[in-house]
Amino acid sequence: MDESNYLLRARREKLRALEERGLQPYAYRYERSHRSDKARATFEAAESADELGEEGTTEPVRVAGRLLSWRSHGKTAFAHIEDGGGRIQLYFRRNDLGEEPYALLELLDLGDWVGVEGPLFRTRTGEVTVRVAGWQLLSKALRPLPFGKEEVDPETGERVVHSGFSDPQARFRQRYADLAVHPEVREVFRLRSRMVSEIRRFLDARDYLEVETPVLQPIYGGAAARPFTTHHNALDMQLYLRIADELYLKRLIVGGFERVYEIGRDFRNEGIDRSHNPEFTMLEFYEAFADYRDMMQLVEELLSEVARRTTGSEVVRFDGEEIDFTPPFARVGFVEALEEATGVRVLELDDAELRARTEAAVGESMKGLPRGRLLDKLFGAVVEPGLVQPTFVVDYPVELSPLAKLHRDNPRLTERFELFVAGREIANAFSELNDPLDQRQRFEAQVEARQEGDDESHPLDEDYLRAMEYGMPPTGGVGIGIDRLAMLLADRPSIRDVILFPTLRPEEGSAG
RNA sequence: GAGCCGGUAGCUCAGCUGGUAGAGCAACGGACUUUUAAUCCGUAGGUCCUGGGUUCGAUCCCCAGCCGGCUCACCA
Repeated sequence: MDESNYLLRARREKLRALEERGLQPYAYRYERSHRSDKARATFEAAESADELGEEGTTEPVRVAGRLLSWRSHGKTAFAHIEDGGGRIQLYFRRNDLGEEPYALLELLDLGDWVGVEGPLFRTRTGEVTVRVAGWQLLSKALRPLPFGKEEVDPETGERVVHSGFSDPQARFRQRYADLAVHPEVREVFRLRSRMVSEIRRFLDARDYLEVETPVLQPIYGGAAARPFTTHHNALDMQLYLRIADELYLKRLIVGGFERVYEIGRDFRNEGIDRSHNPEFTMLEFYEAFADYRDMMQLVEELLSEVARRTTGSEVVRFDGEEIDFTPPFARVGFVEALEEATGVRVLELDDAELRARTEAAVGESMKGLPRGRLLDKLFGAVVEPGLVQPTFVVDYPVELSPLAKLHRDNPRLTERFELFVAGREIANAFSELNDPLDQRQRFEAQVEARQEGDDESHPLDEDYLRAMEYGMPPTGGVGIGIDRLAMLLADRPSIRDVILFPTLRPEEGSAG
């Protein structure tokens, strides 16, 4: 297969030829003087200061990068390399390089890493270019990258890519190749990284303490989801990969840290689609003495600031819509929104009526689901898709929120909000339940729901209850899905577009 | 999970209700001392996803399976 491939063979032969001529095809280092963008800026500065040499050149620079294109014209050749600063053109001349170094260029391939040295000049067509006086191979590529050909539309100035690397599965599986040939993909992940840095900066500036809590947990909790299970050999016990950070972070509030946050990986053993990956990144933050209204304000500030500092604007384009993160965000009651959408007093419906209405709205059987889950499904079907601009949905029914405090004005509701943007849930938050007796009852109700067939209900966590019994101050807590936020800010339609190595079936059988 | 679409050269794709495959780019050989989708001449490159079936003959038609994408539903 690969070993007999003529493309790979040709490159291995070149590798041998290089070695025979005494060239080291895998260098140890290269002393670079400029990144490509800095080199260009240096030339332009010298040019505008009228400090170019007689031939319109600068002092020699040393740049290095991956070979992207090659246009040979006999005794000259043009090429582009790409480095962390972008692309820069190289101009090779036999008269400049000498017979042997010029002849050796024929052993280069697209994808090779090279370092070059030479003065900068501007070509006839106006492009700042290195006039190569010497070059060095830094790493030989033995496998061709799936480069497309590019041209710049002279009318619009847009970059048009011809053919290229577009098979989604191959791009995710070989993300290294995807990144290597798609600068715009690299930019998505730079944006994601900036976003996370801005979140840390925002919370750190408000005296939040970043902490790390267990990923391997003897009892999972903090969300309604099925966990991954694993086994610890020495302890001979079953462990779960966490589905949420929540219960451990609140233990830290009990311990006296007033403001804590964690940005970490959660794992849920559920389906994969364009908004779900089995492992995903969650931000959770908890603040003592705050309630959910305080947290709503904090979330508004956080998101507007993070949007502005990572994209340059509080108004973000997503899927053709303009999403405006300028505070304050819209607020609607869970029950009010549901009643407005259905025209019924949903809390007055008995179980059978509620089930029938939900089944009609969702279009599938809701057999065995408890009231809370029915309300949630109904809400998902009739309200969520309409929530395009950032909207806080507040005050959820108590059945849905086993970790949230009862609403101070209505005991059937809890002090909880979820933030929806572009029809998706981005954040989930409560006035955290800090009454250990109430918490025990809520857990017991969940256990009952589990016995009735709800396999996503919360298990009872005695240690967490013990922590509550030591006393937890009033606390506001928020969870924000980092991947989904990255999708919004980067305007990417699939969670796989913002996860470097999304979960895939292993590469076997007919795949690849 | 359901529906729709797809799997052909390294990459992107053509391939006519059936006669054992083509293009562009990439590769290889050659020409070319300011090009930029460079250009020009030539060469090579294939488990047509897998397994059955129909047929004289299947990339093409039928069945089953595997894999992927999109839409819908759901867990963040």
